[in-house]
Amino acid sequence: MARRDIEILERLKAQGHRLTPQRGMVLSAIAGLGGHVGVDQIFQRVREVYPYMDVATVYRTLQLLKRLHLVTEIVTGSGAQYELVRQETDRHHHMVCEQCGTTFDFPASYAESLRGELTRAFGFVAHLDHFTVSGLCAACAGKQGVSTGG
Amino acid sequence: MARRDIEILERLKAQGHRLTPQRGMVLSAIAGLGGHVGVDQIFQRVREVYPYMDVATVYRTLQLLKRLHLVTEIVTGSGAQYELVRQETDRHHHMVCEQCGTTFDFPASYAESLRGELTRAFGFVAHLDHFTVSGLCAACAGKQGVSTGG
DNA sequence: TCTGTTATTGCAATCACTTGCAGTTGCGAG
DNA sequence: CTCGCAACTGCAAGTGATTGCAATAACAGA
Repeated sequence: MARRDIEILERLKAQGHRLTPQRGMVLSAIAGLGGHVGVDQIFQRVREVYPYMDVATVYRTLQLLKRLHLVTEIVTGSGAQYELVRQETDRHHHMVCEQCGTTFDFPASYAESLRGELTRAFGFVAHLDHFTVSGLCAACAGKQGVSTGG
Repeated sequence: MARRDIEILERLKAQGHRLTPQRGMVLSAIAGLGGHVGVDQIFQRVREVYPYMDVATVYRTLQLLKRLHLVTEIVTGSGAQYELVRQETDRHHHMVCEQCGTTFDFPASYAESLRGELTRAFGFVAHLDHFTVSGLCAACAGKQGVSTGG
């Protein structure tokens, strides 16, 4: 967590957006909580230091950061989660377990061939930074006696 | 549309659920509208023939049908769309264009290798019937002069 | 056909998220 | 340092989806 939130703040400013305390607090909340966090976690965390914070501002900030590709939104089916973008070399996607709700990462490389094929066959340019696969994690699949069929 | 909605109703009953007129109307609305339909389209359509219909019932019915894998939910980013499940031989996934919002199908075979690799490497059993890739369709990508990078 | 059980419905309240607006404030120009 | 403008915030109202609950109705069994 080497002040990645500060770095992103600078980038915000560089792109012509205002550097408000609220935005800083949202970013440091995500950084402090350690990624894969929900809106309410962020909101509560910020409220601890700034009680006037409004949920609307959290939502608007996250929308902005998402649009600028400074945070990644992970759609889990039951409310979205957010994380700060990582290094280009650390590109990854997400697997969300339908049973326990846990989010796991997997390297982007796994999805590159799919991406290529969709472009080749259909001309569709997939944006795989908002890419989430749902299913059962190893632990939950084990409990249910599920194999690879489904 | 060879009475696929009726067939699904039978399956509902076979699984121990009640065969109510409301459920029948939701299914025939989807069938009649021709797949890839939103909640409100279904709701309005059913209201034409049964004015007492409540949105809550539409949502609950869709949730049930989704859970039983009798309808497929396509998460488009701006409200979900629904379609009746197709034949096993016709399995497919969805590409949603971020620009124009159109939903396209692609054969499930394209995603099979990804599925296999996730299971092999992480033990994660992906459920790829709820699988949607967002990006730009050929037409919109062309307009924007986008190539395959992104 | 009638009856009892319990899933399901319709309504209203609630939750989650978004939007309109007026006041505030970051920040660049002077 | 001060000024002015537009971006941004907080509030409150609005929209879309979900949930609790009492009344209703599907359907198995008699």
